[in-house]
Amino acid sequence: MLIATWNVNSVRARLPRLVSWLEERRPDVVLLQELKCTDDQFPYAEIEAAGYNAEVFGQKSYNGVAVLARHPIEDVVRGFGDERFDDEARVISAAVQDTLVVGLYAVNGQSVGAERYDFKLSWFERLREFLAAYDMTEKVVVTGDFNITFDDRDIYDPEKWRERILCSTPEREALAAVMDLGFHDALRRHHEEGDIYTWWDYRTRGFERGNRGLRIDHFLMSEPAVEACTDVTVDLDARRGPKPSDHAPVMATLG
DNA sequence: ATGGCCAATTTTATTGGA
Repeated sequence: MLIATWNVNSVRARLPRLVSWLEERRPDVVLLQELKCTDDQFPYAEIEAAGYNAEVFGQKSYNGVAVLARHPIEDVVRGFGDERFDDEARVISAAVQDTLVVGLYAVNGQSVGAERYDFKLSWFERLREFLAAYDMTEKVVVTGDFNITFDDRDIYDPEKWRERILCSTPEREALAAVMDLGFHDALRRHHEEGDIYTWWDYRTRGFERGNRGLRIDHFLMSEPAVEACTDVTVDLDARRGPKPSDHAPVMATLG
């Protein structure tokens, strides 16, 4: 089973690229983030024509997440089920065959110390509570845009980013608290080296100018899932060419 | 040194992204 995550930065702006990518890569399950559209604006017809079912948790202008799958998508849950957080469409969870998937678009946080930064840390605490209810003897795959680097290997210029947003110690501790539920960083099981990134700033032309990026899109897996996982790769081809998202897809193969 | 671009909406500016 091939599972992919992709922050598309507007599903409508990215639709031609998304459809051709689905037809080329043929992933079984895809978690999308930053749809930037409401449910009724979602391009269901084009996605279904490409061979995918779709479950959507949309929002006007901002955020928005979806699950696509070639197989039936069951037990869909939108959000945490919590009024404090669910007015922002950031989480969708479901079951596809024997795998439980959670797709998320974490709060960005703007800058260390900002009001949104504190909200980000609270959001991660709530995520931890939400994931604590999962049966970790199942194949559980939590993926999406976490907006946090695990460590300095995930940063092209660690000194420049030291204690800045996406890289600060409290953010990393919030992510570590989620990992403590028994999740593994699946990409690192297969690739220990640096220079593996999933986001590159449009403004600096960081992708084109020598792979100046961050790794902020992750695959967290329960023990049974990570044992079944044979590789995790970043699809750099999807970041090349005209009108790319600022994020590349990340793809995990489960045997 | 700074900032650059991109997308949506409030559209010929503003907001947010990371």
